[in-house]
Amino acid sequence: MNTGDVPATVTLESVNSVTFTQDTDGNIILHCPQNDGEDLGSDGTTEPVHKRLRLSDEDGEDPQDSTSTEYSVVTLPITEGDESFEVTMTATEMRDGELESDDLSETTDRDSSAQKKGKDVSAVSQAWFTTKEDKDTLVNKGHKWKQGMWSKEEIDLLMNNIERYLKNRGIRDPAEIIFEMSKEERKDFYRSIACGLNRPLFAVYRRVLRMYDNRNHVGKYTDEEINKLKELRQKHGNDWATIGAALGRSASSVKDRCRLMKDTCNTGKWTEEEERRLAEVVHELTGTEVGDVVTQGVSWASVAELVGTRSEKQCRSKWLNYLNWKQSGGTEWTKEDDINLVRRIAELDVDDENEINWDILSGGWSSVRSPQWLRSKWWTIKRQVANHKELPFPVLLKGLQDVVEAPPSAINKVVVVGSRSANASPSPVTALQIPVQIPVQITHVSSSDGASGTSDSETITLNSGALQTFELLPSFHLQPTGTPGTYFLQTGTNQSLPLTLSANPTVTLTAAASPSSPDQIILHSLTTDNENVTVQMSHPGIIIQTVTSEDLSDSLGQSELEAEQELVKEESSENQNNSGEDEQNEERSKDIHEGEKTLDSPKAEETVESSGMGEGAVLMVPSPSSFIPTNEDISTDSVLPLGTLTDPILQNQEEGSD
DNA sequence: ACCAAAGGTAAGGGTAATTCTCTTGT
DNA sequence: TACAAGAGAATTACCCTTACCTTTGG
Repeated sequence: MNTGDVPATVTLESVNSVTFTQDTDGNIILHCPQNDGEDLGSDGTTEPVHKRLRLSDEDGEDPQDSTSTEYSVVTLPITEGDESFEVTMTATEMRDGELESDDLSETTDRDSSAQKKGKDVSAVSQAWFTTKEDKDTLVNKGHKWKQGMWSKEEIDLLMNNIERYLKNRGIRDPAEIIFEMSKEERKDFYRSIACGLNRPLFAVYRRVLRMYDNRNHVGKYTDEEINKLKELRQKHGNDWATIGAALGRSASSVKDRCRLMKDTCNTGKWTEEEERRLAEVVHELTGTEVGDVVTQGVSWASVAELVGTRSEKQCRSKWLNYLNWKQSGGTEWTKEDDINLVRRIAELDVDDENEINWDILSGGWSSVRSPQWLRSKWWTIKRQVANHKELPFPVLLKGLQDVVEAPPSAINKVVVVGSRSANASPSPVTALQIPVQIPVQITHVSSSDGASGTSDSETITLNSGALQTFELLPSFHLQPTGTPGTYFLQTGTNQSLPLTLSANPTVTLTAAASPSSPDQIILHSLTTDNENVTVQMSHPGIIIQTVTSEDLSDSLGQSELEAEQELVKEESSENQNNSGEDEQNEERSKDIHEGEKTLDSPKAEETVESSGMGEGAVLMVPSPSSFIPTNEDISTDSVLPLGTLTDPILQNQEEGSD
């Protein structure tokens, strides 16, 4: 995050009434009345009245330990002469009597100071602990012990901790510490970065190793690799480190891959004989009888050994997802069960999905094949929501209740909170949207271009006045196409979309993919004399815009919208399509991993200058979060760094889901 | 030599996502 | 009969915990 070079901490004065909203990344957006921005725009533009705040909850998991909360607000100037700025808000929980301001960005030696103060340093995160007893002892003492999959918040915190550690020591690459330094040199590394995480050190250690091991996340094994792996296995046995090194894979990766290949393994459909043998073996090893529900305490390695023709994974999967249920007289799963599942989960009234006890939930439910299976069923339901990953659990759950309980005809249509468009075509994607506002600024620069996009056509109906739905797009750039006023919208995922800019008297950005593509994007903005600035992003059924304008529906003239729609159509026909799906996907997953690994991502708020944008409009998007690097085939010089917008929906669609 | 802590490995249970295959509808 | 779409089964890359081993430093 961009909290590094903060010159000073300032106090936020409230300006009349301010409103906070929170986006899906946990960033807080501050909205305040536009009454103090009169002389801000030197080039005749209006400063957006939204400031992005990052709420960094340092000890959020343990609120009972603190007695008060203090928020400090930090402003981050972006560039000289540019009035827009980013605001970083750090929430610091204070203990009794502690009034010392602890600004996250002003770290001198925060790691140690945090430790001295006893802040963030739970007993759990500061010891290696490897036994169950250790865990039980600490849990009994009231310590929090987190385990299971790491949440996004935890990963963010970990990354922040690492970044801070690096900054304090002037180290660029965490891999230096992890893989090159001696134990002595990195002495306090793991302790420091474990601060605030209620996980034992070894868990943090594992996680970090995996994250920065570039032999991890290599992807699917090729046939060649498999063959080589078999050879190496013969030669080196279970020396995974050696095998991995020879193969350019991590030790755990080759170990895991070997688990899947057994010389005697069958693939495909199970024969009746195999099923019979599996059941026999499971019951024998667990001391149970046919008809008993057995979902736990099975040694699958032993089972596989005895079954002979299947791997442990295959055995486990077959048993938990089918055979046990079949044998114990289970019934078929129905649509009503879908509804029931969502309902029952809602009744649990938990804040976090991890708190769901699937064993209990699946108890006495004849159509549930196993707790594990039920969980995967939940996943299937959940994934009907395109942006489920971005939604807070309660919101997702509420939305799912609506979706699941809706009449069949309503399903498979776009489900959008704050939706638009009476005539938007139904999409196969069910997308739940929570209203999120993002600060998007269009700075109107004098233009020599004539206005474009004037004609008539279909009508887009906007929801009147009320807050529209906001989504964040993947990081993107404007790339000049050679045609004056036309740019490519270049996303971080090798997606080029033609973009037309015109700036007089309004700014209109229009982008569209091929007519048939569901990825059609309309980027539309209208600005009139220092007044309202609106960026409107229309992905099927999705609108992105700032909420500067209170009278949105009034200011957006019908004709302008119509014109835009027409433009999109026209451009669509001459649209180019780039690389194939697979290639894109590969690139994408690479990006995702890069994003996870790269700490010092380019700052979003670089100055926008020259590079073909001298005329037209400048789109600026202050954003603190991860910046996905562009593709090599785009010259960086000609690319305008506009900032990072990540659109969960777009991402989901790009990922090819649903 | 001993001990404790830190660092590291192997095994194995598990998750999340993709790919394959079968079924159903047109 | 051919095809498409959807659902469910199978597969797999990766994740996490546990138990145990090794190294290091006092």
